[in-house]
Amino acid sequence: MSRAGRPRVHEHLSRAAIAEAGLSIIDEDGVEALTMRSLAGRLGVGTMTLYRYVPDRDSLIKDIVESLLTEVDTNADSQETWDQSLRRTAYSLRAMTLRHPRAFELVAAAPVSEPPVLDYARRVALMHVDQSVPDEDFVKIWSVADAYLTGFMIMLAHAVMRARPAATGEGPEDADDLSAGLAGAVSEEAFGAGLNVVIEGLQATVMGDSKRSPNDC
Amino acid sequence: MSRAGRPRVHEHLSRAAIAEAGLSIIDEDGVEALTMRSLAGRLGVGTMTLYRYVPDRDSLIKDIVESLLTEVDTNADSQETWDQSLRRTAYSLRAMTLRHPRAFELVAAAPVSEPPVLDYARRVALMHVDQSVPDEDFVKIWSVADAYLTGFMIMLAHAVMRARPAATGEGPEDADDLSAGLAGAVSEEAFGAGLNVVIEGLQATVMGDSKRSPNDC
DNA sequence: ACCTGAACACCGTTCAAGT
DNA sequence: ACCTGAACACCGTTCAAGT
Repeated sequence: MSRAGRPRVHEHLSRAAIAEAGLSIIDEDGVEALTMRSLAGRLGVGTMTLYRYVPDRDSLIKDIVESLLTEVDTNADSQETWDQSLRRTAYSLRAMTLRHPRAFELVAAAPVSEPPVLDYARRVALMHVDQSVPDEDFVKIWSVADAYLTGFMIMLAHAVMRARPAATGEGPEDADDLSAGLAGAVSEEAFGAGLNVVIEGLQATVMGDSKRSPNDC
Repeated sequence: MSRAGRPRVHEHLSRAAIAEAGLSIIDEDGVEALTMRSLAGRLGVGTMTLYRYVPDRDSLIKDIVESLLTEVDTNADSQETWDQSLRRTAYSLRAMTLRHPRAFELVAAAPVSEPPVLDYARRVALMHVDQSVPDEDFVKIWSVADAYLTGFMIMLAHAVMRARPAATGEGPEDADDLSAGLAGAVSEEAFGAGLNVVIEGLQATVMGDSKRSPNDC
């Protein structure tokens, strides 16, 4: 309204809007299809216009990873036990991966000790402050759980991409006993079972069986 | 000797030799430094000469992943219990990751149900045929263990690259309590502890405690 | 002042020209 | 026949020119 003349800024543009458009390109056609040119084309602006909002492609990727990780439920709930909170986050991470299978490789590749992923770890840590989990135990729990979850999501993402290829084809190739077995290894049941393995292992090894009632065993 | 004229073939060249040279470029300067041009330069041949041995860059990458996975000890030993064999493979995988931290991302990104990684899974499966592990239990064991190991190695690889940056700098940036804690989460002890968590969880959940002696508990 | 096209230094790969 | 340089269609990004 108040702004006069031709050089009107792109008011609909922002770092967040650019990251969102970038993510949708990845969701549709994969990470390799996200170029500064394709992104600018989708937003209807010149390529160089993007550089007024984002320093370079790497930091755009960082924005997208951050956006993906904020989709994961890490709300604290002191009513829950630590393993219940962990399960909730794990299932939410799985839902995010199912929503963005082609983008998950970016999350897996992001350095774990830098802002986007580190902030996520911090949020997870905050879930456990009111659950009588000592800080050093949390590190043990999370490092094992995070490793398992990251590895699982990589496999899940691949399986989903095989099942429903992108516009630009990536189709499946072979299938035998073991590969079929490993494909089933990313089902929801298998995920729940794997999560149980990790949590039971953590309870036995790290948490000293504090959850067991006296008459167990 | 017997070959006459100028157009002598590059007898030192082969798919394997090209993959080896490619891996050494990655080890030194990272995956992004491996280009068909840089690789040809290192081998002292024209760029296009590589295409007489390798169809394209993607299959070169596949060759490198295959080479990395054959470095991992998957020799069968029917004297061992299943968890001992699993530990041996796990530690060997860790050693490979320490040797090639900059290359591990390729292993993590390789599709689990296609030749290089699938063959590796097959070799691991063969380790357990004489260890009275039912086939369906093996799939449960390996899918959890593989997910954990892949996730752990990604973190380890990142930690090593932070500690000793490439020729082309990648240096560390910040460090506080949690990030320091997570850094310690990739130590050899932490790896052993994490592996114990997974194996104990598997014994309790999948293997039905068959390893426990009667007077336990 | 704000925006962006042309240009630069790279890629992987095709194809035709070298010997 | 065997090898490979020039060229093409892309990248991300710099910089100077548009309005």
